[in-house]
Amino acid sequence: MNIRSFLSRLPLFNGLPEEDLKALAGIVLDRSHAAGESIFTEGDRAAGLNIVFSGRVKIFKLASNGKEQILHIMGPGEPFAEVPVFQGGHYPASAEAIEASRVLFIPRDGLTDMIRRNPALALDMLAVLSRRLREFASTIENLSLRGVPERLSAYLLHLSDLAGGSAEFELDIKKGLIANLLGTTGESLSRVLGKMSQAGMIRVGGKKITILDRAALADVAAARQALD
Amino acid sequence: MNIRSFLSRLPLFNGLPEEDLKALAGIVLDRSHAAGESIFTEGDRAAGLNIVFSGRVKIFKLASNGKEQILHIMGPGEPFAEVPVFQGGHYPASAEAIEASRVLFIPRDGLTDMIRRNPALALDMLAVLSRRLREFASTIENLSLRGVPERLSAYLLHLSDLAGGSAEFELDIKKGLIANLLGTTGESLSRVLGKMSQAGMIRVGGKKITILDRAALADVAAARQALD
DNA sequence: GGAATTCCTTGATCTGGGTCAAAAAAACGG
DNA sequence: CCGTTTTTTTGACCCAGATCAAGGAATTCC
Repeated sequence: MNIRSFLSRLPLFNGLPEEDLKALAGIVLDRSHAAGESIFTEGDRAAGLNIVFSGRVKIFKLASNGKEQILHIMGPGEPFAEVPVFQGGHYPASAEAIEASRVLFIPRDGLTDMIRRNPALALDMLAVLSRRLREFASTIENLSLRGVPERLSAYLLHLSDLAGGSAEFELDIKKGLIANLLGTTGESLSRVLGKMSQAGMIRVGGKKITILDRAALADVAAARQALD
Repeated sequence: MNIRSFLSRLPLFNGLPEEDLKALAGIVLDRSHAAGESIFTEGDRAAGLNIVFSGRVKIFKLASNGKEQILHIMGPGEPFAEVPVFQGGHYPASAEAIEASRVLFIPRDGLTDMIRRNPALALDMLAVLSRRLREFASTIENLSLRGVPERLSAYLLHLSDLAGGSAEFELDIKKGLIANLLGTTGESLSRVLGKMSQAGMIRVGGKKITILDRAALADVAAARQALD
């Protein structure tokens, strides 16, 4: 897949005229990152928009004591680091490749020019940021108002949805990362998974999860039912 | 102050041509809300953008057990509920007037038309959403990676900055609301304020706060120093 | 301006989930 | 494929901060 047709397939750039698409492909930088390699660090001066071409990237905040909170895990086709393009000029969080990845980089000026010329792109971009605000609002709600069992059941149900509603699916990332995404520790995650298995709601075999009692899991997610 | 000139003074609409400004003033609805009155509820269908004309409004998430997490407190001139204008069509959180308020409402279609016609407005709107994403990222960091004393000292330092760096200032809202904004309870807030006073970092007299040792407070905010 | 309501503080207690440590299980590299 | 490293699990313990309860202090509203 070449970059030009990859870009044209992105929802964000759908409806962009041929010439702009061509211009875009012309100014895009293509960068490769090994697993574990840092892409940028919170506070760095930012010069443009990033898009995952292949692989996976985590966006995270790091505390002084080393604990991390993952904000997003981005996969192929997903844009990230839009914020500094439109406001502030420096990254609000850090990014690291969690597997070997190729990341496209669109310099700021090229992108803003294009937005000025294409109102549809502006509205698409506004929709992207709005979706992200929705996700963040939900993350805040999770961290502040819900416990680890609630968050984990909701996450498992979400993964099942992504897998087309199948009761059986694979955890897409290591458990330690899931813990940091849900705002907890590996130890707690492990214990809660254990309790859910014991309660007969799920079966866990390595990365494979089977949902045995979806209704019970939904009850835990909605805090209608405790775990022990 | 009439609505037309109020709108023209907002950073968001700066640079909008006269005719658009006039059109805007023509389609705006002006709604009054008593203190404690709900403006909208999470999940409601949303039909446009809101802007605080006078008074103050809290945007919040409510848990099933009644606990609330405040996402923002908006004052005069601040737009809110942009998200459903651009994505999803329903409110991601609830809003309530915390004092008698007038709220302007701009119907969705009028606004998106105007954005289509004015690239500068599109970029301003993108900047507004980006700033909000930055704030949310910081809230997530606070909730997940920092303790209540850290969050509170940072908040007090922030209020002092807003007051022009003065060591003496008034809490802008009731302490219970501050607690819900910081993701804690009134009781904990009260105790932490007590410890800070005892440590000689601040003096508290009702709503009046005096910062006695800014450096120490900054150390607590940055988790370089514990409280007891 | 006094009664009623709401807000804040303080004390006692409880608990979810974090930390530390070590074993078990997987994944990886040569 | 075997040894090494990384990840996950399990156990024991601890602690920040929530909850419950009850006074005290402010506001609010006739």
